Amino acid sequence: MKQDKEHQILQAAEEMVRQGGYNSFSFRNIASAVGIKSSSVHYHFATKEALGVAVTKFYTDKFLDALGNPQELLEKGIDPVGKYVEAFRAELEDNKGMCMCGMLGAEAASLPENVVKEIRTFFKRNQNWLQEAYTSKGFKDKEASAKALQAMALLEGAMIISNTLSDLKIFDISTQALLD
Amino acid sequence: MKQDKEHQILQAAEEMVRQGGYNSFSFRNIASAVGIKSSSVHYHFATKEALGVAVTKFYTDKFLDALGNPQELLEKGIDPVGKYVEAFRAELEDNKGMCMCGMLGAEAASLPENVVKEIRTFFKRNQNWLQEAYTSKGFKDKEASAKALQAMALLEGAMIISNTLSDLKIFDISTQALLD
DNA sequence: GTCTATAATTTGATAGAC
DNA sequence: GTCTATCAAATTATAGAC
Repeated sequence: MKQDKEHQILQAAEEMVRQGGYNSFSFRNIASAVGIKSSSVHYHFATKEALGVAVTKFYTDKFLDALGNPQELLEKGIDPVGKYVEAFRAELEDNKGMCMCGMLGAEAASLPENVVKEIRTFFKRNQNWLQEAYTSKGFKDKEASAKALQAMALLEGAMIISNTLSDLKIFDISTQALLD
Repeated sequence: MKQDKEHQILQAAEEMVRQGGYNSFSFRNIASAVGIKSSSVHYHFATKEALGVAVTKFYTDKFLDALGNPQELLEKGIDPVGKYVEAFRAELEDNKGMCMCGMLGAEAASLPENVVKEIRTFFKRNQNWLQEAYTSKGFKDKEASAKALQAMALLEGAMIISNTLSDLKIFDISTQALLD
């Protein structure tokens, strides 16, 4: 099934990007990870840029879908910001590596423009989500927008340092203030 | 002069890593940037790993030397944390790219262990510097240590997002809280 | 210290059979 | 959809002349 193989390819690509970035994986790496040949990967994604665009969209949708809706969370008695922090923390566990768009965002200056566009979409959609979360907690629009940016920045940076020092406690200490 | 060429090589390598990471530059890139051949780059740094270790040390020393001593800054009436924020902000300007160790830290899972060791040293020395800054401002050791981690995380993440969206204002909004 | 030349491998990508 | 075969280019690295 085509759908299935493409899904496997995207998952393999996501994993590799999260460990080492855009230039750390090859079509042959992906191919052997999903049990086909590199030419077959090209059948599904003609160029590396196309695969880069696809995997970034794939990751963005998956990440936001898993979060759900901030207001609905609040109605269920769940703090949406806490849920957001937990979503990032889960990425770090089991050595899955960085937030994929944090990694790609760092490398943005050297990536194809179409890939950069998708990374920007990730951050804009995440900022919107967090802004909604903060307004639903009672903050005014402008303050909620700033708090959304600050939370994203803190979480991306906490992942970098926790990832580098291989210590999940670093992540918890760094992001503690978001949970008050 | 050997010293001079090595310095040029390290500067070129730093710039390229900050734009695209460890796998985005080659010995030929470096060579043409400094006006020699790739085999001559190998004369100065035998392997890419050796160059990676050297450029990380180079960057760490340069970054911390430029900061000076936190207590002395305070005695001169300069807020050391403000100076630290400004040091990161300056890296972002003129499209120089990411903090080099933020970039490499994200890629840590795929880098040679000797390079990772140096990235860790960067973060540990920076945490010490910031901890000293916060204790000199009156915080107790444990709280100062946590605040140091939080500040580093916020700054690294703010760089990623500001870099991705090509908007320095993002950095300023994200890091505003550090300047209060 | 820098060069030319080259080795061995990997890379993104394509052509064409099945 | 997947394969084999192949290409042109790029990669890290080395040998040896100057």
